[in-house]
Amino acid sequence: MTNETTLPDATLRPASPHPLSPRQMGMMRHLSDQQWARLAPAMTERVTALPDTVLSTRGKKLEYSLLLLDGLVARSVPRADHDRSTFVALQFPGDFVDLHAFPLKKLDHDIVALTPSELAVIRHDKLTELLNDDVELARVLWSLTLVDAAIHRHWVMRNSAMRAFGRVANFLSEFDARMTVALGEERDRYPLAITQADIADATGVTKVHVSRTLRDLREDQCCAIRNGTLEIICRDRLRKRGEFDDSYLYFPEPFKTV
Amino acid sequence: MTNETTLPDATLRPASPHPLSPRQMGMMRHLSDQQWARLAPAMTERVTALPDTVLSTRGKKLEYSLLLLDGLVARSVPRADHDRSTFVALQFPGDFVDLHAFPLKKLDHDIVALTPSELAVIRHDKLTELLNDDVELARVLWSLTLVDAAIHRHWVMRNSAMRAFGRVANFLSEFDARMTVALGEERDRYPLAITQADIADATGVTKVHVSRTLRDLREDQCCAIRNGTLEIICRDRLRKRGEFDDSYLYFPEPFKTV
DNA sequence: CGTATGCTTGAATCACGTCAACTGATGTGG
DNA sequence: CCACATCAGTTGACGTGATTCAAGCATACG
Repeated sequence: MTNETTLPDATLRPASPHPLSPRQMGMMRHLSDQQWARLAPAMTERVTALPDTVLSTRGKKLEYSLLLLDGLVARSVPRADHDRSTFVALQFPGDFVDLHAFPLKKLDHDIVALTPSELAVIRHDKLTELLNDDVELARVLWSLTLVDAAIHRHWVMRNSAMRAFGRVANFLSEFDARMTVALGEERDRYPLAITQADIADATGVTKVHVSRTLRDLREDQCCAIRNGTLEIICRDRLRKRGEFDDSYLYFPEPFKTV
Repeated sequence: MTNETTLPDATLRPASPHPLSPRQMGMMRHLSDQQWARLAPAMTERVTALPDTVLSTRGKKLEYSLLLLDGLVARSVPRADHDRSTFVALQFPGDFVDLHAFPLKKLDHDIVALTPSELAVIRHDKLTELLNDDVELARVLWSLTLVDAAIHRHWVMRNSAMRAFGRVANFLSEFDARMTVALGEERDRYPLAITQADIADATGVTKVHVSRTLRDLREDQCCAIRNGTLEIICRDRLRKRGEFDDSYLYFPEPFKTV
């Protein structure tokens, strides 16, 4: 199911020839220009991952964290005696994927690339230096991990209290909203490189039923997934069906709703 | 359902005559003695709450955070057009209940006391002072919020991927484990002041089905809830049924397993 | 080519929700 | 003190949403 290739040091490569520039990316907009100017130069390495690559493994000590530049990445909990693992979070471009490992040292889940992905590396010792000198930056990074926590809470609510149809509608609404922030603009069509099995792992619905639910959403003129493209047919209807309210995402300007 | 009484300032009372002493409480054991010595004196006020009291409300700006000293408190997401709200987290004595509100300013959920509870108040301006002077303490508090996040992820897994029987078994295993840390010792009987409806809200199973599931657990010699007491009949069996592994709780010494 | 993967669909089954009736404990007011 | 209401929990009967099993189809790939 996964490539079983836990990120060897060899896959970390220098960032040249393309340095980090576009801070106008997704949740990084929570940082001020100055803060970004301090953080970006510290990320001098890159990682490229193919689908199903395990970027970090549950329980293993981590000495760096990763900022997702491009692609989609899941936090995945493998379950004994079950063929599929459960996704407990999804990360979009502009998200720190395992910043949680900075204070905690170890993570309780795997990090897996779902699509071809590009990430920037920041070493924890470097980060310690930076944050010791800059209380404000530390506060912002803390906030970013707490937004993750807020999203976790939303997933708990969604996957415990809603039924399949609303769950998938809500999930796709979140996908739409977070992609909007990641791309910097609202679109009606997104390349959706994840499979129905991925949606199943994220929503706790079997993949067979995900297929049926997507058909229902299509017939209901909410959205349609065709040839690897998610088309938002009627955003309002989709959000209503999924009882979706984006305030838990704590969007940065100019997407702010809270 | 709830008292609808959002904590008025009037309910904050001075901590006298009993100052905070027992740092040997639950997750506060993550702090060093010195760190506790710095933090404790800053909490000069107390709150007492009856069951169903709303301690803080979703979306409202918060100027203080609360440390739970005694009782049980839930993070609750109200749902439009539904009679019950969903619990996305539970807090035990020794937990900071809304430390998330310190960096985020607003929360995305309500905080509700489930049992008669006692809490210590820490003002955010005071906390800012403290943390600006003490990078290490800031790091520890950050960690504590990330343990919350890890628990959220576990709840996502549990409530999306497990069925009613395992879900409730897992929930009660977590209850047992966290109570052990909160009390400082392992017990086979706990006063369980929460109702089956609360368990239902936390696990996403209807309360009728919770009742049946608890009967099954009793007949299976795992645990029994009688007259407000949770009796652990066979901890191993209970944990096995719930596929429970406590590593996600990041227990402090001397309970550490990670 | 053959094989693997993603998706779709149908039919059978089952876990769980819903509705409803009943119990026992607790509390309140006349 | 009794009548009555309320709330937590239990149990049975029934309905249904979702899983499971299975077959089939399209596309991609070595």
